[in-house]
Amino acid sequence: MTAASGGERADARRNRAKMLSVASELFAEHELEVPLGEIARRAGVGAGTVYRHFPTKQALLEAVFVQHLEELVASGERRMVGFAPTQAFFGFLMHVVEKSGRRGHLCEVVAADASWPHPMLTASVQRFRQVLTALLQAAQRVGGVRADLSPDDVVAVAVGCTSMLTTRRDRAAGRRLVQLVLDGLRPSADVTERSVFRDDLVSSPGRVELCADCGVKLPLRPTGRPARYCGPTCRQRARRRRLAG
Amino acid sequence: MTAASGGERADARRNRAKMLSVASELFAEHELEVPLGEIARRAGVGAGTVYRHFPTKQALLEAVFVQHLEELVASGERRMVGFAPTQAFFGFLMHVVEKSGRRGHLCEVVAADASWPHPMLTASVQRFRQVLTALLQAAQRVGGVRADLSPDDVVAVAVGCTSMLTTRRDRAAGRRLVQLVLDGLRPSADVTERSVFRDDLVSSPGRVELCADCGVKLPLRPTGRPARYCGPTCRQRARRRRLAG
Amino acid sequence: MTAASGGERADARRNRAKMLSVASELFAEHELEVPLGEIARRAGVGAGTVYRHFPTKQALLEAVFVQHLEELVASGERRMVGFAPTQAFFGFLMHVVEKSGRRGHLCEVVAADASWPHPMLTASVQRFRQVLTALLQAAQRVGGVRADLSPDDVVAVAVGCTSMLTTRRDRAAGRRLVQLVLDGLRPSADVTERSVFRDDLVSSPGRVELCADCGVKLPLRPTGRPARYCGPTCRQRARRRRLAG
Amino acid sequence: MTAASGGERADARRNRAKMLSVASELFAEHELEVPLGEIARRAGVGAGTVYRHFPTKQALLEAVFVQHLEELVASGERRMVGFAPTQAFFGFLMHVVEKSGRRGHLCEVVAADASWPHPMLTASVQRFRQVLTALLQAAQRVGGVRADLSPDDVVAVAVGCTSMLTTRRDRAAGRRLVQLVLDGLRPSADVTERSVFRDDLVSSPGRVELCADCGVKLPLRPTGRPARYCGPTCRQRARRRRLAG
DNA sequence: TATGAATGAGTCTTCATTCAT
DNA sequence: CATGAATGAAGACTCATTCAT
Repeated sequence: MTAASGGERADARRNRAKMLSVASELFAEHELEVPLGEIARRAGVGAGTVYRHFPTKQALLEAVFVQHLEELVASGERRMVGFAPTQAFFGFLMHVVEKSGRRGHLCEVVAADASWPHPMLTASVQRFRQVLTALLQAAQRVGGVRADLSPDDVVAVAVGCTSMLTTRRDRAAGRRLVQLVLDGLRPSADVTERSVFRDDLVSSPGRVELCADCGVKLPLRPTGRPARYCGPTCRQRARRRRLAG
Repeated sequence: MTAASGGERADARRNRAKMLSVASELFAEHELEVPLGEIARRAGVGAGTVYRHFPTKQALLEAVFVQHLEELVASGERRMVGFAPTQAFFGFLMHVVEKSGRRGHLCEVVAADASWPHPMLTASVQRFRQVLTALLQAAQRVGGVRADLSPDDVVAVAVGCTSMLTTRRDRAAGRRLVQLVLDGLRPSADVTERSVFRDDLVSSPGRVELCADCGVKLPLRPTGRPARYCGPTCRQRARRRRLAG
Repeated sequence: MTAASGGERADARRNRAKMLSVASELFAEHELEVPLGEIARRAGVGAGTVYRHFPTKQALLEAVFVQHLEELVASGERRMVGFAPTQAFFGFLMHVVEKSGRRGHLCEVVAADASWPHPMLTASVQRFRQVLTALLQAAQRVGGVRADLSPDDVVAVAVGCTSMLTTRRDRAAGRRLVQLVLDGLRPSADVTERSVFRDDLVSSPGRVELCADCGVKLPLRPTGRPARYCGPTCRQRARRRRLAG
Repeated sequence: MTAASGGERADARRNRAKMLSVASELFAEHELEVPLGEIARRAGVGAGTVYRHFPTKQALLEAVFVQHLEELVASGERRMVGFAPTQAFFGFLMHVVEKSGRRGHLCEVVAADASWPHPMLTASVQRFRQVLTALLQAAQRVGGVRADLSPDDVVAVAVGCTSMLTTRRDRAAGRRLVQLVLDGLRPSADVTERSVFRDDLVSSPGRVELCADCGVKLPLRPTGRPARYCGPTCRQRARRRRLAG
């Protein structure tokens, strides 16, 4: 229909994208129990076309997973520069959990030191782990996350939260639960105060009663201007980062 | 229902138990992706025998699930009398998580208001929920668990922890994580510590045939039409040759 | 329970009879598509018991068929002595059709000169054919049935009528049809008069407008005592038979 | 519905036609007792191909039946214009009987008021009934067929004649019988003549194993648990020996 | 290159038949 | 001798994958 500029190439790319997104959705809902024919049908292409792009169902799965990881990596990298470490870490985690649907199970491969055949997958997994590790360590350095957590721990927690979210029928209630669990990753000193649910941490990260840098809980004073940081150290650190860009 | 008379019953009972335990293990590992023939083989019986006892794969699944729930219910009831409320609740939860393996996903039905066809399954689910609710409320009454948690919340957390546990390869580390998460359900927490890693993932090469055009080796796949060419190029070349002469 | 007179023998006989009757009914309805287990269950015995009495499903089938044939043979023999030839023949045929249900198909074996493995079956089939042939020839001798019909023809007609009867949902209508078809076996000279349906030939063989001996149609005179025979010959023949017993 | 575009369609159409004709023949001979694999094999295609064209065995059956009905309808319509009413009716009926083989039994659905799920089937059945009814009424109007016959009667007669024809081994004799029966539908009849016989029935012996106790030969049955003993006596003897030592 | 038809191994399920008790 | 559990071949059906067009 469209007068071709680069020839069929554009169509092929569009097809590939369509297949990926369709497969992504279906895998997220039905977790592998999806016939390839169904994917082809919904993508509006023939079965052969799927196989021209992805030589195996496994390959398609991997492509979906790689794409998913890349999106998460991008989101993580954005957070690394734009947010305070602790906020970045928790925001990232919540994002991962919310975006993964039932694909969370595939994430199990991420938990491995990962010698996986497919090179691209390995690369994506590694990049994901790097981002995750960086965010984790940064948050740990500023004391916003328990020091005894490894990246593998965090991955496992994320996968678990994913399935919590799909289990709890009430989506809002599910998010509250995830929030609660993620709060459990904060240093135990502040555990006493975690008792208020917050639904808005992700959507509007500015309005919180936690330290904007390290995420530690801030005492609520009835009077005066509400505190943004837990102390001078965090305030100074945040300022330096602001100035750096 | 209750088997009380003599005769060959003993054998049948033993068989049934064997099948159930085999199925339980396999479902716990592979989550429904288990051929019934495999279960039969491992239980040392014929396929027909499985069907004599469980008229459907679904029926077997339900039986496994019911048995699992009954065990959990029994454990929960024991805890109700022998332990302090908070300890009973957390002990029960940890027990549930540790025993459920990948069956945790089946537990999703538990999270529902649960109008399930099979009467026995429904009954078991209800009893499970009753026990869970009782333990939860008792613990909440003595202030050992956050007051804003519903039974559905707890079920979701349990399911999530189940998948955390199977994700984290290091069992000890997994348990520590679960502990951490469960502690998040307390109004104020006390936590334990530890950490390690592990991993494995394999890929199998397989015997090969040769491309009918270029002679390159072809992978033998267990399903689908056996390949004759190594790809479209060779196929096309062969076709041209066919058409030419 | 019962104090044994002849020991278990009585029970066994009763069981065998029960099985036969159950099997007979089920075969008549579902034409072979009956699991042996179902027969066992309905007869109130174990599967093994069926096999003790009938070493094969085929054997059971044969037994059922033999019993059915024996009943038909007995009925046929009764008719040979108690009725005029033509009446005997048509009455027998109608009886066969009505009693056979879907077992009619099994009757196909009867159409064969029948070198069948099972000796008892062969014997029964032969006896059945003998009775049928005798009735047919007697009726033909008195001119009540077309002379160009062979026993095989008659068997085929009977089988066909059987399936006519099961096809026509309305049982009465079905019987009328069968009657019509059977009337087609009478000498063609009288065809003109076959246009009235009679539902009562079988149940009350006395009230017919046909000759009570040879079955030829009788002219209906508006006055006088209704005729019973088509002429003196038949009347005399009938009388001799009455006197003979 | 109508295939008009080019491409591989031709092959597919050929395959579909082949399957239909193979299935039609086999159903006509064995009446549903045909494994789909057998149909596939004879049509020279894989099992999956059959399922691509007919999602269910039932669907295949219906397709066969629909095709059969359509052919009959076409034949009926041709007769409506080219023949005198009575001749058209009887010619059609004879045609139906001769073409239907054992499929006649499927025709039972035609006898029903016919609320059948499959729309196409229903449509075909209705068209068939319409043609049949039209032919019947036309013939009745000119006095060529008894006035007291309903379309349902005629269908039942046709089905019955079908099974007459398959029962009578001698095809010519069978046709003569059918002729005779159909003539019975006329107010007054004219008949044809003829007669012959034929037959065959086989039983297969099979390879044999030996009784584990007395060494007598055992018949090898294709299904069921393979026998180890020649009967209960030997089994019991063997058992006593086992228990003794 | 895209299409969708063909392939066939593998799954669930049934049922005739034998065996242990 | 009766019972019902066990057996396993065979049938319906699915779906990953390749091939002809």
